[in-house]
Amino acid sequence: MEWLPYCVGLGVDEMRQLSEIISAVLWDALTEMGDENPDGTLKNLASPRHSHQGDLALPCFALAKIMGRAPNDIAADLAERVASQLTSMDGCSEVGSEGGFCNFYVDVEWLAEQVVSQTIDKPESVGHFRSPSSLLIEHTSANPNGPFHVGRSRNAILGDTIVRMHRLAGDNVRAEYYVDDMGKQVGILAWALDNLDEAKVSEILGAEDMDEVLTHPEKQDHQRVRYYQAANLLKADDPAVEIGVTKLVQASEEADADVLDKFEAAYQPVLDGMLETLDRIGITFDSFTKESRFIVDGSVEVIMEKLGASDLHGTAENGAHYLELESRGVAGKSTKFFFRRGDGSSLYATRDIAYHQWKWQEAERLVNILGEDHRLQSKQVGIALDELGIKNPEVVFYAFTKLPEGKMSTRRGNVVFMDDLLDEAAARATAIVTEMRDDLSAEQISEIGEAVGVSAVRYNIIRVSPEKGINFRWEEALSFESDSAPFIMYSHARACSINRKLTTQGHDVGALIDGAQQYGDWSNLSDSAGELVKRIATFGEELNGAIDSHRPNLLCTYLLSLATEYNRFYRDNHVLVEGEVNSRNLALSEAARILLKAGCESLGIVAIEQM
RNA sequence: GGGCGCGUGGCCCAGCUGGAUAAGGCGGCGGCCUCCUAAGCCGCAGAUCGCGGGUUCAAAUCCUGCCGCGUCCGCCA
Repeated sequence: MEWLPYCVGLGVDEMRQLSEIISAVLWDALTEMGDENPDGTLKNLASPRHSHQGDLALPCFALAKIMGRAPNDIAADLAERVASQLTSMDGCSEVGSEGGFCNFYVDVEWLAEQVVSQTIDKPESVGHFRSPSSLLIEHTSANPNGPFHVGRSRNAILGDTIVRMHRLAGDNVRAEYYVDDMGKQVGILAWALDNLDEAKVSEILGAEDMDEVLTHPEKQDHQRVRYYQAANLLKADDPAVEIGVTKLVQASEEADADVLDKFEAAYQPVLDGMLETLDRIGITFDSFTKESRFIVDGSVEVIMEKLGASDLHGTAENGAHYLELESRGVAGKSTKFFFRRGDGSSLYATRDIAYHQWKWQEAERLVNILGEDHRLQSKQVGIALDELGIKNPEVVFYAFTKLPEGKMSTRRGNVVFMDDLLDEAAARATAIVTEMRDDLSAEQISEIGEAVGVSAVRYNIIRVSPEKGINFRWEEALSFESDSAPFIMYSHARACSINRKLTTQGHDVGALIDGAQQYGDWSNLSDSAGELVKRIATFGEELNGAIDSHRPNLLCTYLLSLATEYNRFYRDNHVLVEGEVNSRNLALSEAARILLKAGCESLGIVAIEQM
């Protein structure tokens, strides 16, 4: 059997390859049997739920009406027609039929050989299952007005994981942070730093029982958020605050250089503190783009003029401009999308349009990570982009993380700061390692504790699908048990431990695996070894699915199952038996190790070598 | 009031481009360390897939009505 063209040089997804082989043979048989749309039928070729039903199965029910025969009959006939051809080729060991399905069983020996050679000989191409493209993924982009809290972190962790998954697939990705450097939030912060002092801040916060002891007094984001909170409280009673802030914000919207500088001086230390937190969980950015840029370069003004020529354009009594979106499927109290105020200035969303126009010069694909509160806004911007003949970005929405007391809010102080969560996670993990490993130095233990804590926090946020809300509970956020990052890390560490042990004993792991491959006997694999091989073989398919649907939680589920299969394999397939090396088991262990590591890295889990 | 999203065992959650007996985890009960890390492995109990209609050979999955939760409906960001 020849390799299919898409495999060449791109790394292989073994199960998908097998599926294509089987499809090709089935196509001919189905046509012979009178199926006029074999492609449609073959779309339903999929892996069954239970292993005794084979590794791939084709439902034949839809054919019953066309052929005037019972599904069972058709499945049996089809199986008979393709059995000898398929089983004489590589990949398929058995064909059967049951209950209206045609079932195909993978040749595990063949698959084991494929999996080992593809993974171990070309580890650099793991995950590279298609030709790469360039993407600009914008995520986080939080207002720099205070420390990162757990609610905001979902955006960052989702976005960064999507970035990482694309990188594993070989894409050229740029992670971008859009800095809101001219809005009301930053305006309030700047005003507060100018007009309040420590004593006043303490007084205001104290009156509302919000004057808490700082958990991270050394960080500017933790220090300055108090000024932000105090100014927000003061604003309710003292109109001077609103007036002062509005004056600043208006100046910033006119690109007043002094005010923009003042704003930057106010938020940059806060942003630095936030980035320090993100860096701790492995999140970094390739570029930062400031919102004010699009005012300064005049592109917002041009956009507003162009939108004025749209069929949807309208003008309010005071001269404000909008697009009427009712005809474009927008419903609600107001279907108007305002893009220019009565005083001629732009709005946040208008600048966002200019930002998108600019982003399209930077990459072939754009992905935005947005909270579900931005759904309407995003739709409005999308329609405006349509009007301007600019492509829409791909958008990933996520639901909020709530505390038992309700929605998180920096302004109201109802938050769990990421810094505190990470400290607690690392402390708990360190305590566990200390108890279990008396052979490690304090430094090693704290490194492991940090890796475990940080990974667990990331995983517990990424494991649930983006559109579902999360109710934050400390015990769940800090879970280290089965459905968790440490579980996966532990499997990886076990594989590393085997490799390390052999190397320490003077074995040449690479040579041993070469030997196993040359010998090429993969017969009589144990059940658990066979299951591990099958799981490994779907890595590419699973990664692909997670990327295409923008759902990192799918990769979590897969990686968890890979770790589970590895643990079962580990249980009854030893590499070292009484001083002798079983090089076949070693090869499988190494293949799993490589994929566990790649998978961990693409989820932002730190793949440590021992724990 | 309207738009959008979500609703799966006591708890968390996967599956939702329709396919065979709804996958895991926590908690509960019972087993497994003379053997490469027990953060592991094995077994048992536990589910009217929010409720009612509809489409289909086939519905957790698609359509529709209702209920509950979230979110938005600013010339804010």
